[in-house]
Amino acid sequence: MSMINFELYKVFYLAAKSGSLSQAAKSLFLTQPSVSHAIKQLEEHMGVTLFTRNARGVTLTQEGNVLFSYIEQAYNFISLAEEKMAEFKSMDSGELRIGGSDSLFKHYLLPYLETFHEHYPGVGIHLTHGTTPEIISSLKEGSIDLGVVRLPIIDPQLEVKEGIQLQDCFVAGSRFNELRDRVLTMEQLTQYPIILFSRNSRARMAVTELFREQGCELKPEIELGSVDLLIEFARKGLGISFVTREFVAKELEEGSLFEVKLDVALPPSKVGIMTLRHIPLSIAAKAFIERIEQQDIGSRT
Amino acid sequence: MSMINFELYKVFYLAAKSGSLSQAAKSLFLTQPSVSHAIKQLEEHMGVTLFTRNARGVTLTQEGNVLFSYIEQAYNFISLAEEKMAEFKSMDSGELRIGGSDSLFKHYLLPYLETFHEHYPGVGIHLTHGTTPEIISSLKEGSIDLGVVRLPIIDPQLEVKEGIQLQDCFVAGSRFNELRDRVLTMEQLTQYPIILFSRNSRARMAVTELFREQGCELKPEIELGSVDLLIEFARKGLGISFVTREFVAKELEEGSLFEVKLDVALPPSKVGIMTLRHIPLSIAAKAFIERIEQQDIGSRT
DNA sequence: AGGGGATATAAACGATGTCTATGATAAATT
DNA sequence: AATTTATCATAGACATCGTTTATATCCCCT
Repeated sequence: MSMINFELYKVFYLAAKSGSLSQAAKSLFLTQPSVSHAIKQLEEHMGVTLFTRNARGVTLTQEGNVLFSYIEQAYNFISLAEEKMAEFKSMDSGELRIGGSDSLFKHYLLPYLETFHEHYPGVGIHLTHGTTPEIISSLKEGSIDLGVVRLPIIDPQLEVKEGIQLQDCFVAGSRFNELRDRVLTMEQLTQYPIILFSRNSRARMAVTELFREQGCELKPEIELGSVDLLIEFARKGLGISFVTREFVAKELEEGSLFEVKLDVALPPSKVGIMTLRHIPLSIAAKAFIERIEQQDIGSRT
Repeated sequence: MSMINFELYKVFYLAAKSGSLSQAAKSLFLTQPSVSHAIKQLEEHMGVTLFTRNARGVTLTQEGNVLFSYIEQAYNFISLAEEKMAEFKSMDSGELRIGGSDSLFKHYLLPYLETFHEHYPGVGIHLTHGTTPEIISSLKEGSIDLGVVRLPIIDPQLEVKEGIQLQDCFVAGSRFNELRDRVLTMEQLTQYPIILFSRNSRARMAVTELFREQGCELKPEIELGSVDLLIEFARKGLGISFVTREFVAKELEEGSLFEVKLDVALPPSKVGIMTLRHIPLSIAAKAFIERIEQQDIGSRT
């Protein structure tokens, strides 16, 4: 009933392949009697003579030949499997599936992805963009390995690692130059045309809530679906955009945008890398997260 | 360098298939810790986590899934191999390849072949006819499992089992009724038209030699290539045929042929079943020979 | 004939895999 | 929320099974 010890097939395969029990023994780092014994076990279990023994080695019998034709296939698959696994281990192969927002991909993850891909060109990178809840469900159903979102996240099933800290702020272009050196109250800010990210963004919800706590209503004149557009519209003078300061570092430096300061500090938020708690990560995902952590720690000093 | 113990793949396959280490343990007649340990070995050897462990069993990881896709194939081939071998053992499958002369096939082997085929319809029967030397080389090159010929055979590489004894004789039809109750000398016989089997037949060579020893030349008027024709020609009165008595038993009994008696006894000869010495027989061949031996022993009393 | 190379056999040994017992954790049940 | 009942993990003792060493046997080749 129970199947034969698979290990015997390995011995059989090598013996048949080399036509010699002694030879097979060498390949297997065993002694010849051990191989002889293994073959005998196979033969006894099957009730079939597999080899013709003669003075210069062994030859497959009719039945042995048939067995070999099957075992050869099996052996090849196992060899392939082991190669593939070795590839995974050395990351010459594999997949890295990340969920996040487009802006985080572009402004936060991109450099990591570039160097990762450079080091491990064999690993395929799959990016899925979506809202935080969408990303969380992707994680839970196993279609992505990790999610990159803005904190805080409170979900007991998730393991969250903190990344760099980001600071949101309001920015404007030259049309609002009058505001360059002023410090506004919330109340005053709401007098200006505001450009916000689309309604379901967490950052937007947070800032709206913050204003409401102070009795202000932050009502956008324009709603956009991409951070790039928020920047572009602000530069063109269409309003004051609410963006992440780190994502507009270039524009702030070159002066095409300036920060509209408020008399209250907007709370900073951190980037979080989410994975499923107690679910092992793929080799590639593990390596990727490690790289991010080391970099971020370095940049945090 | 060295490959992983194949046995671990069996454990892995069943664990993945059932999604439970405990379940796999039951299938393998092992305990759960044993399976747990086996999987751990695989994982450590490969440097890859294969399963996600949770409270209701195990699930394959990304990498585990890839491994499984290979191992599944291998497992299936091994299963097929074991089935096939079981078929060989039970002779639901296999081949029986016999070399011999057409006359022995028809008059000697046919009943055995019939009952064998009846018992083991799954075993394919291949008959190859040829001269004794041809059959011997077929045997030595492995294209047949056994040869059925007239003895004696002297070849140290061959294992020869004796079958039933056959007696050659001269037979004639009604046209030679004058000879029915006479006993001829060799000299006298040669006065009649003789019909012999073709030149390269061993039986013919033997009888020609026998006559020559007595100073007679046995010169055929007709040469034929088939025993059936020898019988037919004799019945039609075209001459006196040299045939095996057992092969014309029916004709002798019904009187359409009668034996032409000589004053010297023609030496009997035995049927021999040849196999290669020290070369294992296929299951089917072994079984077939056994059947013949038992039958022949019975009929020898 | 005899040497060399192959496999077979036997018995002692030892590594490896297996088991028992126990612990930890999470889901299902109450 | 507490309890029960699955699951898998771990540790250490044990025993099996495979391995080795030593020797025999056989066949081929010179």
